[in-house]
Amino acid sequence: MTEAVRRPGIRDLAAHVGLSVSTVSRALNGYADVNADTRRKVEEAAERLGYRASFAAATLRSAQTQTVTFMVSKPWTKFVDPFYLGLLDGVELVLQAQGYDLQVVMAREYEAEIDIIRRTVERHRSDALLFGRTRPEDERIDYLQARGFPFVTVGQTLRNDHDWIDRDGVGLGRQATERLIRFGHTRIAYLSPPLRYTYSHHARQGYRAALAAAGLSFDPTLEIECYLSRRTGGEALTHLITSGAEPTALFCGNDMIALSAMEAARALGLRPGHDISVIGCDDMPIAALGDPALTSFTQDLDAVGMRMARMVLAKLGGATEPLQDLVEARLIPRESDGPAP
Amino acid sequence: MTEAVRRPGIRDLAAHVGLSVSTVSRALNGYADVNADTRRKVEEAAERLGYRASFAAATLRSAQTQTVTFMVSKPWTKFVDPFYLGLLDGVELVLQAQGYDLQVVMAREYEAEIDIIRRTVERHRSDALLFGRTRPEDERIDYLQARGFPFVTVGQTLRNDHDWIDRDGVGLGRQATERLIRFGHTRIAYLSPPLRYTYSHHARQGYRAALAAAGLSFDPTLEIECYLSRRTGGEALTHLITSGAEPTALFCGNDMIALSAMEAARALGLRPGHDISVIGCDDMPIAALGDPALTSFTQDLDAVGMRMARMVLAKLGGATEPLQDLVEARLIPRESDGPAP
DNA sequence: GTGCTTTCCAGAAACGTTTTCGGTTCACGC
DNA sequence: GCGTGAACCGAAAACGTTTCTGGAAAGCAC
Repeated sequence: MTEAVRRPGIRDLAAHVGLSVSTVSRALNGYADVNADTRRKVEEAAERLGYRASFAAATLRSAQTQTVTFMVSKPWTKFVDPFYLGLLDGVELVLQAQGYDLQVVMAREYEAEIDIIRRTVERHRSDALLFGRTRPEDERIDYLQARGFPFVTVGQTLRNDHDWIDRDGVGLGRQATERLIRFGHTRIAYLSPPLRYTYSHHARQGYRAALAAAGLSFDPTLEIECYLSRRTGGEALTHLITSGAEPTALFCGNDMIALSAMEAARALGLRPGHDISVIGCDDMPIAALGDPALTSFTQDLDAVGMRMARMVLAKLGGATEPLQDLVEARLIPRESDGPAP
Repeated sequence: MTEAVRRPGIRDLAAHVGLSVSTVSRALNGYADVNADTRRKVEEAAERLGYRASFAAATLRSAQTQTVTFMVSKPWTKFVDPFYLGLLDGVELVLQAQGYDLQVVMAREYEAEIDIIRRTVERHRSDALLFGRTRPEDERIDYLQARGFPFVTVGQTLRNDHDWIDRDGVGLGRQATERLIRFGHTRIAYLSPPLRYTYSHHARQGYRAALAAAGLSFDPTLEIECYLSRRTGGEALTHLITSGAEPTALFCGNDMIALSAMEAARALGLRPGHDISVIGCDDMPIAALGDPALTSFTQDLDAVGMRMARMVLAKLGGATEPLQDLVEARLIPRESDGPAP
């Protein structure tokens, strides 16, 4: 471990090329009023000396961090769904192309999230914020709006007067339910993710709409809210069966619930895809591996991430109109659903 | 979207409590030479006004970011192993307890990693760096050592003259191989992760040592290096079978390889656990779910993360001796291995 | 030669903290 | 009353950039 090396400052660089500090700064930051030759000379010298502007000094003066923060929520279970990972990939790709850095912070729980947001905003550690897991009424969003701090969410809220990108949850719920109805199912259950999240409302809305459109009566005992554990879908299914609700098909608000339900079904002697149909939602990679493979919906996370990044850049570029983007989801038929018994 | 709010500065706060700026700063930063009452008054006022020191200004002056960066490598496949996630959890827990922030950056590939490192240390965006996927000769480490920048790795190198934490890969390889030998296997293959990573060398070393200790001849055709894809272990097994190497047991350098090999085995008409024994390495959650469940090794990521964080804090606190920590791994017997046919 | 742009660059003032250095006050012992 | 030391606090100098303002030089038309 050698001694720490003193990093060259902009003054060293200026002295080295025989120009003033201000000219060097303007050359490096792409200002127009600097001769092309001069700029080249400065850039070469910077490269040679290994000069890089101090982050702290630059942001202190310019009030810009050139950094966007993505706050990821901790996944429900150890069976990590790569949701955020895919997203981050897309986000990073377009941000870095525009010279922005992506920073990720992890939040252990919801209270931590609001804290993290306060910290980043109030200490001005980045120029904009990205996050998901939106709720119908979301204090994170209230706070950010009150401060006028730029952000984009994956997912909507009730007010929806901010920038977001989201899948068409209603359409998705409708498609899934319609498919099950076409298969001849009449007792279709909706295993809902926690209702504190907006997306579970949307899926439910689509589910109910499809039932109504088909003239099927709505049975509230067939709707169950599942919580955050690996067994959650299985518990819900067990409850449905033992309480005599007799579902023949399950539309699950996410794949974790669906996988867990299939596991429980097998334990109860029901063969998923034959005795009971199951449809998932977000195409987790292990969903395709299951036995039977889970019918679910496409999710092009990379693309969503890229669009998200473009939205936030537009916002940072001064766009004022609300940016909102609803992305389509296509069903992927696999073997976990089929004709009613 | 309302107008951006002007954040109160330390001057506002000082004026508000009728003290000088310097006293306020010292009160907030826990210096000793400030009256307890004064400190309390300042802290209350800060709370009331919502004052938070500007990150840029503070780090510019103090040359300390109070931030540690964890650089995560992108996982091999979409079948995300929660390796980094578990780690991060532990790291964050102890860092925040000491008032440090954890920042995460993702690297798409190895070249990006060295770039990221350069950027963070040259722009001084954080006080220390954490990362994994070490190689026997690792230029990231060379660079950091040359700059005298604090860092801790998960995994070792050939020189090993830096701070690291790692599992006992040699012991792990030996245990796995010994177990297979006890089961009566004599043709035991080692499906190795890419040899550019140090840990695959260690596992191999343990594997070879166990063979030698048992007096089994070493057959180089039974060692295969696998690359980064989901099918990799399967391809290796297929190659072994078709080339007539006739292994009856596989020790796999990581679980992804093991799972893939089991999949391929089934496709070849071999029942894992009966016709062929398979042992994995890092206990990915889906390993326990497979059919049969994979025999693997424990991995207490939380604990490792916490220890890692403590190491880096010690380093930032001025520790000079090299900190190195080898953690034991315990075998978890499941159904994917058994007596030789 | 004069006036007027345009092009390029330099000087100096920020940015909001932390930290150094020194000064004031007070208590206390003599 | 005076010196001494401890306990607090204030003034001002950093920290390394960016950006504002202005000014010299060059080019051009008259």
